[in-house]
Amino acid sequence: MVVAREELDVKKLSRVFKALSNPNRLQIYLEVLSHRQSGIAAPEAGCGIADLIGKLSVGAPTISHHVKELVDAGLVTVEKNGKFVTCHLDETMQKHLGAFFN
Amino acid sequence: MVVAREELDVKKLSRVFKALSNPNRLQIYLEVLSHRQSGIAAPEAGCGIADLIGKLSVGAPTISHHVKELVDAGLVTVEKNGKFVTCHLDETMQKHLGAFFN
DNA sequence: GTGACGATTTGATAGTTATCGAAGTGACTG
DNA sequence: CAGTCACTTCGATAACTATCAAATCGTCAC
Repeated sequence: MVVAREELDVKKLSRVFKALSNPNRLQIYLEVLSHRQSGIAAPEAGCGIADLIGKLSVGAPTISHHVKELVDAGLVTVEKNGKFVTCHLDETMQKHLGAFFN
Repeated sequence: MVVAREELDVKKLSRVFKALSNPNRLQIYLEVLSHRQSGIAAPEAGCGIADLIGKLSVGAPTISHHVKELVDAGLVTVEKNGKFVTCHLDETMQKHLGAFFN
């Protein structure tokens, strides 16, 4: 019925793709994605900012900025725990995107 | 086996998403996509440039530029017929992207 | 050939983005 | 409370993008 294709309008959808259009941001998303893959409600589900800084040869301010953009686009969510921040996959968006290309 | 996720490297994939990150370009892709939906090997499969110019309130040079970017990203292909150009969906890429979000 | 037409290339410009260093915020630790 | 640690915000800058108008290129019809 091609329903998912209509669920996000062009404007929102292009914002999602823009969020994934930067290699560093895409890699953050991939990281979050892979952490999510390791089982439902795994003890170490989610991806810490520090992990990202280690992997993405850019500075902390840039990481922070990129994570914010992914959050604004609706691709990931963040959870604050004291000093630390953990990124989680937004599975609803993932499903919508999966449906979009099918 | 998470195979499709590895099939495109981060750099290529980010270029694909960059191509879809502009609302006008995304709409072109949607147009090509919808023309493809109307049956396998339909008589009027593919999407003419003139159609796009009619729908996307931007000038012809801009359309031309956007189509080129979609082609470079591997999302669509173009077929020239005399004066006219027709856009077709690259289904392999579509499948890869569908798998990526699943 | 000449003209008209569809599409592309070129050149320019306004607007956006990625990144950085420095400064700021908030939370835990002694 | 003073320091440190994790992260964010601010301000600046270089690079990139979207778009347009003008010029160009191919192709078709006469």
